[in-house]
Amino acid sequence: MTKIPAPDFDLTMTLDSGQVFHWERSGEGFIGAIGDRAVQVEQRGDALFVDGGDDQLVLSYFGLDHPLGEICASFPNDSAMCEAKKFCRGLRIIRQPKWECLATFICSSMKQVEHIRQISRKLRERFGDGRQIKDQLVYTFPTAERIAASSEKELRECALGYRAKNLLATARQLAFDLDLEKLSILADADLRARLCELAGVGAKVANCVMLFAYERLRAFPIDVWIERVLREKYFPRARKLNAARLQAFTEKYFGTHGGYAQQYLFHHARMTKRPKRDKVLALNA
DNA sequence: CTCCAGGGATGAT
DNA sequence: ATCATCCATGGA
Repeated sequence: MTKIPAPDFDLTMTLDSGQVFHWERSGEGFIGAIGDRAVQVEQRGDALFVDGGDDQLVLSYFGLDHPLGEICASFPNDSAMCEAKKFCRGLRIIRQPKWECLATFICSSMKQVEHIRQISRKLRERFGDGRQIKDQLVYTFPTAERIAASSEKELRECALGYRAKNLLATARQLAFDLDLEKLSILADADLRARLCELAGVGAKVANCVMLFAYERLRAFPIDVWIERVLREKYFPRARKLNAARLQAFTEKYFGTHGGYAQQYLFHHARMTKRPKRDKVLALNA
């Protein structure tokens, strides 16, 4: 077990903020896969205690090198943003493996976070590789080649529905004639355009992949939650707000770390606007 | 039962 | 160029 300094970091909130969908609680910490490795990680105060992954990999994955103070200081100074910033202290953007992130968000279309977790688990258990970590079994995310070698029927059996065709088509693209790593050199607009050429990838999924896998901290994914926040907090009583106008506003208004701002607004909205089920049950008990 | 979910592709205006 | 509709699935 190694110890990694992790100031200004909240592991639980970061893993519960709808960026990654496969980590599971294990005792006081979590177990999951970082790329090809099974990892157990636990936070105690300002440090992470890690089994199974090398320090550099874990540090990079959890974005511990991001200058969080600087990033938060760059947020616009409005009330919605300040509330979210206070609520999300220690939330960081994770650096995910590119294909894993792309595939997961292709599967995220019209799905709630819990459903995405189920899909991720089924894909891993069926097509991934098992790894042992401290008496527990963790599955890696299947490679694009492995998914490309499967059938739409098999993918549908993982509860993908209409997303199966898209995932299969994109996996085949990557297995044969596209290297996601080589897109890293592209500027934001070109990278987004190339990602949007893939089946099942539109502006929203492309922005998620740019933010969570390509370190494009400016990318601002707009989903139903964020759209609600934008309409309520930034455009009360404005009609004629199409997706393009909203996107144009966010890019200018939230600036260089817009992706971080977006994640804070998203997580804050999701945790507060919807009453947590178990809290309601606790009140009724 | 009805409604909705980290949307995208397609065809109609 | 914008808008409406359909697409599967599962949980509340």
